[in-house]
Amino acid sequence: MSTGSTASDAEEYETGHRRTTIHLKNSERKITHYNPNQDSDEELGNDSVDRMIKQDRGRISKAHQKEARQSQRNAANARERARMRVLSKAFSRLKTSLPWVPADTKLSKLDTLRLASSYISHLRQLLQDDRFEDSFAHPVNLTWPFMMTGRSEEDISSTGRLCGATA
DNA sequence: TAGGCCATCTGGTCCT
DNA sequence: AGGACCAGATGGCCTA
Repeated sequence: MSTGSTASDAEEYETGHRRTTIHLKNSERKITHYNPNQDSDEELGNDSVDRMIKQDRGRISKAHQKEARQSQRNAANARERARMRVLSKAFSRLKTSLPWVPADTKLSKLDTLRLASSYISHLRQLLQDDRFEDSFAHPVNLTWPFMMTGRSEEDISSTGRLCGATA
């Protein structure tokens, strides 16, 4: 949430393209600094002129290719940013769907996944124990900050950090 | 100040 | 060919 998550898309796009802008400017500089009329025909033979024209075209088309590649890259970057935004929103939604997590709690994505996994395990356990009638009761073994009991060693080790550390 | 977390960029790979 | 997805790299922000 530090750089762009709260900014508008336009702002994100702009800030995210600082480097790209520099690259584009560099390529533009190459093009604008190039002057096809720099040398006169009189000083060069026709072959040389032809060669230079071919080189010019090559340089220009290369510049265009580079520009095209760059704009494709920019588009891909924008798509990637959008994709990651969707992912982040999904994490946020998942976090809000976790009960007993205060809304203003700062939860990393990893923590969110671990807690969601724990919560699913908890629900499964409820189903197995056929304790539907108690489903609205606050489960004593799942309380903030997530001191959970009756869990596997792996679960405990993976979420041990959460016990009071992340809040 | 080190470490954790995150957003972004980037190149590679796979799919349509 | 173009887009989606992925993983590594990088830099910024925050906290202990």
